[in-house]
Amino acid sequence: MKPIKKIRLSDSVINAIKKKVAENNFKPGDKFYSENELSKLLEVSRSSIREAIRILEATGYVTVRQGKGIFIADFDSQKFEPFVNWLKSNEQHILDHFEVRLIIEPKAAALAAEKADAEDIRKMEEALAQFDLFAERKDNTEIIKWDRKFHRWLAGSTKNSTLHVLMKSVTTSLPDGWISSLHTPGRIEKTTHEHRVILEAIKNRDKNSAEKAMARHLENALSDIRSHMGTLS
Amino acid sequence: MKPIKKIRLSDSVINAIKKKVAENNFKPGDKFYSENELSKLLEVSRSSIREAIRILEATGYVTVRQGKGIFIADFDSQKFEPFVNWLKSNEQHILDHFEVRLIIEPKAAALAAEKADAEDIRKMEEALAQFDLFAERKDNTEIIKWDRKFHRWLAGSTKNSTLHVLMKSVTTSLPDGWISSLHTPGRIEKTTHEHRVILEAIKNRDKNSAEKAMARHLENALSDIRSHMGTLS
DNA sequence: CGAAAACACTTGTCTGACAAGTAGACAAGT
DNA sequence: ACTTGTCTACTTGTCAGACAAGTGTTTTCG
Repeated sequence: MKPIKKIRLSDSVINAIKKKVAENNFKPGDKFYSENELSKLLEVSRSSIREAIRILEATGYVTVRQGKGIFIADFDSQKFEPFVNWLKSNEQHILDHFEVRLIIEPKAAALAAEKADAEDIRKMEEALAQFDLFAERKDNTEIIKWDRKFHRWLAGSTKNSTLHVLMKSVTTSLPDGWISSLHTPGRIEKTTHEHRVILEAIKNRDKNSAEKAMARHLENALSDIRSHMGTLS
Repeated sequence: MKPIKKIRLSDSVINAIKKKVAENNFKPGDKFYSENELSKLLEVSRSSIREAIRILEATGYVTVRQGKGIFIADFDSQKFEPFVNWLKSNEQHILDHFEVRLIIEPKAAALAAEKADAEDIRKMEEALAQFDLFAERKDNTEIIKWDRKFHRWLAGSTKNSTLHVLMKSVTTSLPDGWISSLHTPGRIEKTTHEHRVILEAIKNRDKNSAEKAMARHLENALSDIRSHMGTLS
């Protein structure tokens, strides 16, 4: 009959804001226009702007902090911040950390086997090559760096951004126990081989093998860490 | 030491309004206080009242019609209008989110079955009871809150602090008021039952059943969301 | 009696003002 | 050189008051 419906100004403002975000290429985490700027830009009062912002905030589109401004919401990395802080200040819970990785990473490897593209595989190959290079030179700092990159790129190739951010969080803090485990005889060589097996399974799109290879890799690392910790206590 | 968080007045107003609704036994469809009445009752300016109302409207708690007033939402309108838009614009994030939870939570449930003590089980029982209570009252915000608590306490009862903190981050990674699954028709009733199955498995120390029950729970939620999304494309 | 006008009440929008939190510049003091 | 405090400018948070625009009831008048 009559498709006319009265539109509230704040609703129009919402659409205008989303349009601005798309046009000007605002990304998650970016600072957005201030309320006064928006008021001038869209030629509506600050009240209506604020009501629109409240709605966008309630639906998780933006976050607002007094004195600072309006920010495009960052779905993942912002929310995992407390988790990262906790990891850093609780490195003694290394066994707990590993238990969590044992839950997540094998499944991540399976997903990677499903979805990794040529570029992902190229990056993982590079990480492995660098790892081997510095393994020969016994440069532990670089070794750890490229080990981390391998695990992160694997997570990235799942094409699941939440999982990627999560894995980045888990791998940011590599406790002493992890580092010292590299000193156990043969661990580096074993890691080289285990990584290779994982990547080959991914390249073959073999989900099951990838999952199992990753599980084995972590279990082996864990048991080396355990025995290494045992020698200290 | 830490919980110094600045509370916005409109957020307090939201709680006050919900309290009034419960105390004075407002039912769906009822006309609520007018903005001016609320302003006098709660002793805050009309601006703050309006911002609170916008949020309650966006989360489907009330509907507002110019010239007539504010009405407690009836649940048909509560489910569809605002929610589907949000679903559409965040589809990928939601799918990613559930994929991650499907990796973590079944294993967490299995661990919980192994290690939960009497106190853990008491807490989870309480969460289920509160969930049911607010399910009857159709208070989505409270329902979501207790759903979250159930999942968190389950994670806590694994006695793995890393896993616990991780689950806290994951369950907050969706904005307040939008745990998507619960807005799909019939999901709340199904959730009540599925939670019960999970908890019973944990009480029986049945790892396998707990793991499978949790996986089923998440899969059902996800598939309800999927079919709900399908209805609008 | 019946229709139009007046009125009361609602939400919608605008304006201007001040409080409160934040960040950067800059100068004073050690 | 470095900390410390102040000042300033900009941000969001809150308030008060006004008028516009829908809606429903009551009154008035033809």
